Amino acid sequence: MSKLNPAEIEPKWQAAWDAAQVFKAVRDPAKPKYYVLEMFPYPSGKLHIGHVRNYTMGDVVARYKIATGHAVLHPMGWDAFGLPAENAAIDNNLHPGAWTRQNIDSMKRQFNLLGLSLDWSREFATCDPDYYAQQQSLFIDFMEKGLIYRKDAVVNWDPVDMTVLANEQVIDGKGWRSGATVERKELTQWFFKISDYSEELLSALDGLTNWPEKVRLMQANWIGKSQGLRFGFDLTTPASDMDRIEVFTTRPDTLLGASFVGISPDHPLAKALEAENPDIAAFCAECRKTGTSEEAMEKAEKLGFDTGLKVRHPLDPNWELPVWIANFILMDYGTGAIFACPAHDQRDLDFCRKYDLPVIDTFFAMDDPAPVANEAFVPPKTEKVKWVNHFAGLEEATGLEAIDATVAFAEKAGWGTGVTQFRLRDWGLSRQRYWGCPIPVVHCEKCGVVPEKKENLPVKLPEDVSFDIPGNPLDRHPTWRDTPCPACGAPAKRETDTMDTFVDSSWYFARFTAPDAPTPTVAEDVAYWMNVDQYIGGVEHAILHLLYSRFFARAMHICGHLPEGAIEPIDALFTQGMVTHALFTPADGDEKRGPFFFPEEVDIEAGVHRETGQPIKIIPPIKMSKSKKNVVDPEAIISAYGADTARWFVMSDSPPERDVEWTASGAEAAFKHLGRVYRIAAELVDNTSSGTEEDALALRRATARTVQDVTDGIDGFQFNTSVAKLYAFTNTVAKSKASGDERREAMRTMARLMQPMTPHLAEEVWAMLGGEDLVVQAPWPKADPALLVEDTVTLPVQINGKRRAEISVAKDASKEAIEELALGQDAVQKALNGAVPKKLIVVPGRIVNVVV
RNA sequence: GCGGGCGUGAUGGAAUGGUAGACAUAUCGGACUUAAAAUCCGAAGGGCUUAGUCCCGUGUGGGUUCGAGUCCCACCGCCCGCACCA
Repeated sequence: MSKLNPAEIEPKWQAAWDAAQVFKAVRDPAKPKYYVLEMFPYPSGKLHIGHVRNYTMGDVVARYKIATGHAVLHPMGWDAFGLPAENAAIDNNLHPGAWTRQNIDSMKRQFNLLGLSLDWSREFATCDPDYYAQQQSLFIDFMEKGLIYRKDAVVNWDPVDMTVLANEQVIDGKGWRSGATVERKELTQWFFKISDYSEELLSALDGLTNWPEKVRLMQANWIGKSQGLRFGFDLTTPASDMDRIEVFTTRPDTLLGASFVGISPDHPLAKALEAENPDIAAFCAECRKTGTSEEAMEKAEKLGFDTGLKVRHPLDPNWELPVWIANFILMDYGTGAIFACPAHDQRDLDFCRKYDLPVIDTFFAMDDPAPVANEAFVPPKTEKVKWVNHFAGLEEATGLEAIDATVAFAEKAGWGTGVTQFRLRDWGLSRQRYWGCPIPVVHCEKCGVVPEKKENLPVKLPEDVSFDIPGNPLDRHPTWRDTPCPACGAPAKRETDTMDTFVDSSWYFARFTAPDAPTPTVAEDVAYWMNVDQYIGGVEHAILHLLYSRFFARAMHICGHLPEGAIEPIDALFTQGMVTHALFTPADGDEKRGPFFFPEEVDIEAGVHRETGQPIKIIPPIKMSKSKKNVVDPEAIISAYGADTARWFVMSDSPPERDVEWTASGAEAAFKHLGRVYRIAAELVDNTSSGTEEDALALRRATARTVQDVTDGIDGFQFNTSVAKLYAFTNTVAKSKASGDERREAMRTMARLMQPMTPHLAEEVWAMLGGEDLVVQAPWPKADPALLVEDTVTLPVQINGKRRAEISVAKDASKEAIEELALGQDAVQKALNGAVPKKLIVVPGRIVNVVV
């Protein structure tokens, strides 16, 4: 008896698919199209199990859609620009491009081992000049339409390395290489005007019914629409040419509880005061030592500084409030200035207690107003509360009513305006780095900022750069910056900032529809292939990547690169969970800084490093990441068990949307199961046994049930349940006494059902049992509805919700018959113990509940 | 800190508001074997002076319902995102 030998069959069937060109995407007007896309990988160099999970999911969908008669587009590419390539360049003295290319080659080789249904003819990397040329062309189009502008913005600045740091490179406020305290620095940078689309991006979320609810919610909260009041506090004495401070508040109804006016350290007034007052300058400098991330700002200790300035309360000219600079006020949101109401906002209260600022007692409450101690009363928005004192004349109202009334009052009185405020900020795309798409503009002394001419694209990255000095090599390249001004021809300088890598990934899905075109897209191709019918990727991209892509599609539509119907480019989204793994460091290692060991370097049982014997610390599982070395090498699993085992394993057990911790034990089991399927098929090849009609019918029923359940599982993205049903079906076939013909038929159906998950084994079984052509080209099986209906059903009988018996009834039994049968059960009578049922609930086909 | 999610046997998990624990892993027992591996068959949530279609059981505490793992409220724990990681 031959044994399943993946090393032999997997390359054989991969070659057969290649020869038949089954995965080449071809526009076919006669077929419905289906575009399935997994988020393309960053070429880190090695495939990890998370990739295997992600791409197998997409492959299952793609193969299923091929089987159900669709023209399928299932492409693959590389998100190839980014920081790690530059880090590798610094660490290994290797050019980022060479490092990236090398990684792509090795990852592509690993991809090919998996037997994925990819159309490699459409492959590109975002660092290909052909790709970024089109991206530069889009940039110029966007500029022309006013979708891009420049303004000053802050970056993390490492004062020792004299370089800009990503948030990721700032650890506990220090630069990751230098260890120097990071400062904030202002630079002039490029921005996409995504905030112009806040309302549109928010309201269109309602139409994305095939997106996970949680992603839509997260995006809605990220966009953060809020209604509020904008108004000014007049300064009692003008300071630095300013005579009032504009504030925005979502709770204007708490204005009578105002305690102070706060401004951001980056507020123009604060900056003006800095120049005059060294103490303020010192305070603002201290605030700027906090990282730029919102998390760092929010978690930082709340600090304030009294400017000594006073403002008048808009409702009472005799009421003066102090003006403070506070580190928790963001210049990017609203006007960069607030008023604080300690009685009704916890953060304001904490701040007032800390700096001994006045706290006005509560003026609205659920019941009776209680004096404010150290807990603020946050008035609910939708519940009615009593108003002890309210200037808009309300006695009792919900928060929302109160806000509306207050805004109306302020507008009528003329001292404020109701405004809609969004949290969403414009997308800063400038990066002071080499390994990214060059921003195609030129700075000319005479003409200013001028876009490069399209015929001069791409603006190519120079190859001759070095990374021995920190900073952007483009800045110090001897010749690359020098270029004639595209407008006047005078000598000018190129922009040296490159684009955020999110730009690269914001339109690649559209490029896959015509990857070689001399324009960003081609009308017929986007018309046929767009939108992406199913997009699959990690939930960590739920906000930024997906929001930017939605913006980009709108911008591309405005510039004529996408049709109206593609402004929401992703029809259905599935966010898969991450694959996690324990982290290994030396006993004195740090879970953030490492150093880290690869799983294969350590002996978990003994708790030591294999080579050095040094004791290790095991840190609970987190997302797999190359930098933390908590990765598992899929290639080792493939060479031990084959790709089908790896694929089967990642599809089984865990629901796709949930995180899964990698454990080695499952692979062995998956391999055993596939061997069993193969063995069952092999034993049936020449089986001429006969069987009873009853056994045949039972097997046919089980087959139909399995077809239905596996199909439902794939349709509903519950691959783990499809796998479970296939396990159960294997047990059924193994035990079946039906004839050889019947069992062969069942196994051919098994092959078709397993094909999306374990395509190589499926082909082998299909061929062995006389299936025609390739199973990948075979139509998806259909369940005979007649075989799905059971003649009799088993109903549990409950008494007061507790199961006491079960009855077997015909599927179309009447309610009366069911009631009678249920009450007639000994167990039921015994449990009733003479009590008379008050009520009988019969749910046909489901349950009987006797209420006493 | 803010936003979002998750929580079920030893383990991964299953379960349109309707028999909780399907299917698998690990474990234990049996068959085959000189033996082992492989394979096949079977047991198994916890508890018990009553072994019963008995009691308890889906993070904790409440609630809605004839009926709650599922819906609602509060809490606890873990995970993700927070705009320059991709």
